[in-house]
Amino acid sequence: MTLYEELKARGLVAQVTDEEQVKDLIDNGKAVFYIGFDCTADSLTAGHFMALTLMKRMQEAGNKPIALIGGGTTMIGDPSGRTDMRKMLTKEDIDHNAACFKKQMEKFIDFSDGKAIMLNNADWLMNLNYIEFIRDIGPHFQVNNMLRAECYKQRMEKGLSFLEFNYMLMQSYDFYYMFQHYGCNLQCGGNDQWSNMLGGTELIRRKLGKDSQCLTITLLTDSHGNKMGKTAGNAVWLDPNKTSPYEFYQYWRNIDDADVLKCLRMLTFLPLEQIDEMDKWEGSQLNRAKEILAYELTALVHSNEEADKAQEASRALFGSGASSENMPSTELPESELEGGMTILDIMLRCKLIPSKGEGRRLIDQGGVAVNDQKVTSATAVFTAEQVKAGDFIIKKGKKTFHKVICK
RNA sequence: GGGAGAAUUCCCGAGUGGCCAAAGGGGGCAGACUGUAAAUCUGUUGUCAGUGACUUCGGUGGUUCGAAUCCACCUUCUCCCA
Repeated sequence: MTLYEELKARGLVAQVTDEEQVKDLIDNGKAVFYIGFDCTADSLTAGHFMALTLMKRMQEAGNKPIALIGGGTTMIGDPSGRTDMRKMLTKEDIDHNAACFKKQMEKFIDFSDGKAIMLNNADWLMNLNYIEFIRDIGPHFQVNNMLRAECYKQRMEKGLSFLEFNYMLMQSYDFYYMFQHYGCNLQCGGNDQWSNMLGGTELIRRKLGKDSQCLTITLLTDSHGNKMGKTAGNAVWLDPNKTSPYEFYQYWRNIDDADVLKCLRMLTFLPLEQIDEMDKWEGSQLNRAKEILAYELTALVHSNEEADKAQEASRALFGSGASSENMPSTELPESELEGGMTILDIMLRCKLIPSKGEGRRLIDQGGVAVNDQKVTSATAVFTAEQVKAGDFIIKKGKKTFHKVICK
């Protein structure tokens, strides 16, 4: 099976410019491809994960990845998929974020011996001269065509600033620049980037009379059509300090039945035959598939050890015997616990609840248990001795476990 | 540049002087049911304390016994005309 066939079979390919040429490039290791990353936060998210795996797959087949950090484009902000304008970031923020990205990417992609390179478009965008740029690049873009592009259409209702409108030109210029200076012949990205990406190939054709290709990957959405990789509006981060390996594991472990197979195909490196085998599983058997998915992804993003730990913790908590070794925990100094502390205060300290009111509600509704004993009163007090006597595990709802340690 | 209108709790959106911590929906959380799934049903959803107090309806002042509601100014946004 060739790489392109595999990508197709995994459902990763959404659109390509010229299928034959893209196939030829990537199957024969001739592609020098780039994926751009807007550095709006200080960590990559589960949403970027698919792009990272794509880079890895391509690199393993002998192609050369360019990870492009959008130091310059982030100064503008991509309006695609947005209904409002992005917050402007300062240059310092952007530099910091870019550095964080790089660290995380190195886990997936081999940057040694020039097998992959990382660039920052701030290097060429920041010094552009406005008049020169507009004269040089501007004539090749038709405003009426741009307005027809899906990503701008949505914004026509809410209003689109000229700043954001420029985004397509910047991104196109990136491709054009890297095509000339780094031999970059293929641009990859999420399907929402399609029109921006086409802008690049168009520019290269018009300016240089040469062909270049684009390949977009299917956006990972759940069965309701929502973007995946978010919980209650919060991103699932790849940085273990922002989303712990255990939480990361749980995110995938709790995925909808309908999405498991799709995720296995698109995100893991398991052989397709093995995944097809799982496709036959039904009902509660799918839980096994979810475990595999969660394990594989945690191992990829963090490490096998972390994945083992997360799996153990998860099994222990939801299974029978409770090993509390790897669950999230909070240490409370003995001095605080000395005279006894109410369950509300303890939970507050563990950040299990944002306010006491919410804690009361939770307890009223029977959503809190300590060592499997339901807490019935919000005024229940626990002492240092109780906390010290063996494990002290608070269970909030059905899925959140937290250990309190007295030191 | 001229004119019209809007800003409400996490989001959308009612509310035009006291009965408003503010309808309804969405989302969230919890409970039941289950398979750590989905769907469904129930409860809940400002803070602190529990017969109550406090903060909240873009901002600042004002009118009033009393304001999310009325007035003035400011800020931001949208729409129409150029």
